[in-house]
Amino acid sequence: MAATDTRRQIVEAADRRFYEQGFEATSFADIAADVGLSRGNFYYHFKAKDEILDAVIALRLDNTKAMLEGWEAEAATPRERIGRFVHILIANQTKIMAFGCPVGTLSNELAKLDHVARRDAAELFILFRRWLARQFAELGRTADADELAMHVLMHSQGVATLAAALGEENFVRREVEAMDAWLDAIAAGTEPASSPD
Amino acid sequence: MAATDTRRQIVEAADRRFYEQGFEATSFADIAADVGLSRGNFYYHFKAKDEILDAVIALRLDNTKAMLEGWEAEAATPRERIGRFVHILIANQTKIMAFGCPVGTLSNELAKLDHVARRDAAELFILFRRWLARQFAELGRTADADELAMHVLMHSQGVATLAAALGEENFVRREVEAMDAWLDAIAAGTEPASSPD
DNA sequence: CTAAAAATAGGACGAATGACCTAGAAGCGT
DNA sequence: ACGCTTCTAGGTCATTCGTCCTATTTTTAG
Repeated sequence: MAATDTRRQIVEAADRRFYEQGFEATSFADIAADVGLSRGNFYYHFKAKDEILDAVIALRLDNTKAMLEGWEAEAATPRERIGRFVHILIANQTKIMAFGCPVGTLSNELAKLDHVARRDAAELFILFRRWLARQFAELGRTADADELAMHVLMHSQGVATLAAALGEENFVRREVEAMDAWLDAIAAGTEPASSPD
Repeated sequence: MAATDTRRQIVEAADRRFYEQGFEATSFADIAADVGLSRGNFYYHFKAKDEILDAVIALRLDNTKAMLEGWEAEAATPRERIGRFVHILIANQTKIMAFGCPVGTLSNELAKLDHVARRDAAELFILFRRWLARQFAELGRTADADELAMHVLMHSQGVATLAAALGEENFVRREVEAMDAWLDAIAAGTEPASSPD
């Protein structure tokens, strides 16, 4: 098989495993078994486990960028685009209730491991943050666009964590609805201050 | 040394390690070194690693109950009590920015490990949830007390996750202030619906 | 077709880990 | 002082993991 293909399969399998099992709990044997490779062959493609982590983060960054660009192409208004982000919680509800948010949980794990890739993983948050801030700026909230972006991120992370811990579908749906209503108020300009609560 | 003392020291050391390193990344040797015990002696007090986890969760439940009861003794109004909860984010800001929320991160880790103690760890959330709901009920919000409690929990989890990922003190302070303002509106009865956003 | 390059398989290694065992030390009641 | 229980220390074992090495197969280029 072409090396690039194998490498891509490895990274995709690692991506899934890191999300569902965590980075440290995933071994080379796990990923090799998923791809159908021998464990020894692994070191032809990746010299160390940290390299796979870097590749997974890079893949997630690419996928996220593509997703955000897709939303900008599909959705006409900033309000609608931010809505797309919020509704990930509904679209991925099953996996989120099982494993939490891929971004937040990886960030948490790397923090505890004091891993060098901690900063790289945070870039995923920064990507969403900047994109969301741009949408809020387009809504006219240039002054507090970043604060609003952080608030939306915070909300999503909190919902994901509690959904994974307590597993209540109603809670997720209710909080997404509240977020939708809040976004409507922002878009209509009826939200007074920069404090969204 | 009395066995109960040693056991308590083990559980406290494990509690700290599980928070700062994670459950799986913490070994018997780590905890033994903290307490000053030989690794072999460990199995006199705990037969398996899962037993230590159970003991740590039990300890956290006890500590949490004591903390909540303390707030009820110290703070006169429900508004003030809920404020105490929200301000944990400020009081423990340094540790939260380094390791996240102990409750949320343990819950996330156990979810990925598919650990049997996952349900037990979620009891910590349920403890906070019921206590918060009781406070909101005392504020007159009996109809949506549980929803408001979940909202406060969600908010705290989201702030903790983002604080650990991005490490911005201003963000934590700002979100706590927003939460305080929202709580004031709830206490004053000027918050219209059950949707806090 | 052949030789070089790319890719794979499988084993070996040292280290770390959870788990277990046993001999001995320390504490304590009688 | 004695004997029993409690507690501790150190060693051992099997397993797993990340890492590395080498021989072999497959693919590709001339």
